[in-house]
Amino acid sequence: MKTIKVRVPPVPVFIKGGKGSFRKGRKHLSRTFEVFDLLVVHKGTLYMEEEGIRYDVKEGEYLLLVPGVFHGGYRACTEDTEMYWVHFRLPGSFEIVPNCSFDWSDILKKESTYTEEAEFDLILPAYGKIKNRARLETILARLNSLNLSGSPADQLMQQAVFFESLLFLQREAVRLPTSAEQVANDVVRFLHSHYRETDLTVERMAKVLLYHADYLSRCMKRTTGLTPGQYLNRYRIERAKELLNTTELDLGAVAVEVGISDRSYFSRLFKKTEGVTPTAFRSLRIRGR
DNA sequence: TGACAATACTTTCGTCTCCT
DNA sequence: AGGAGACGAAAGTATTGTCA
Repeated sequence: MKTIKVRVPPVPVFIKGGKGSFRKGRKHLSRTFEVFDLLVVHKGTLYMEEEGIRYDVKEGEYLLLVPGVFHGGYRACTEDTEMYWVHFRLPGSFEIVPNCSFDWSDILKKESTYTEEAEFDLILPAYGKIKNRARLETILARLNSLNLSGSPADQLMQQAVFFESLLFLQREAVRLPTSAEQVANDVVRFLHSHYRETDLTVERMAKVLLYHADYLSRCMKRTTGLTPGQYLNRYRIERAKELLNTTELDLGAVAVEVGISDRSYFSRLFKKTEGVTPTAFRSLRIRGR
């Protein structure tokens, strides 16, 4: 199963949508579309095929068809079938990735500044069962009802309602992190951007993140299995390995570069983590060339 | 989510040995 | 000789367990 991943903004653009039906014995036409086609089955089953993969899209399920790929019904409906359909396009490029577990820390790609917008990944599994079906159908019914109005304001509103439907699908697909996971994500982000600082302490991190230091450690341990200190050490050693591999910096400089001021301690920590000393690690690289 | 005490772990420092 | 690593002791800091 695949997932469509697209960087936003710019946001996807609604083209046309509505509610359609196939009588028993009819099937979806076969074609190659140049836009995305979202099908949400309200009643019955749609027997669809895309790139040789068959999907029996049942009541309360959806299928997202990708542009440039041949799709169509592989079999006639066995009962009267109703569905919502939405055609849209993406202003930028998109990626197709295998289905795996995403959480909200995967979504935010760049924090906003005072002059630049934040960037996000919109993650949409191509096929799935809708958990809160009533909510999605309410959104799609509204999208459909706006077709009846000819006013430009309502047509513009359709863009917002359409985007809400995509966000809904994303929200269903992406697991909500527990509060501990959210805190642990903050800690990881903080450690990644401050690991070079030799005076980095959990206390200082706690002051910045506005949580009690005990709580930060607990959340990290529960989520990653490592305390902030253990995580930091592993991250520092990983960065040190990169430096040993790609630069000619002496060990003291590498240690300082990853936030460890004591060369001796750095060597011991490296040996403990990697099983070899930094010098041996570097010589392995040289011999490997 | 915070506070606290006990415990565990990390870091620093000084010194020594080994290797090139 | 100088760089790199090992080791022990002490100090500092983080974690854990428990309670609220």
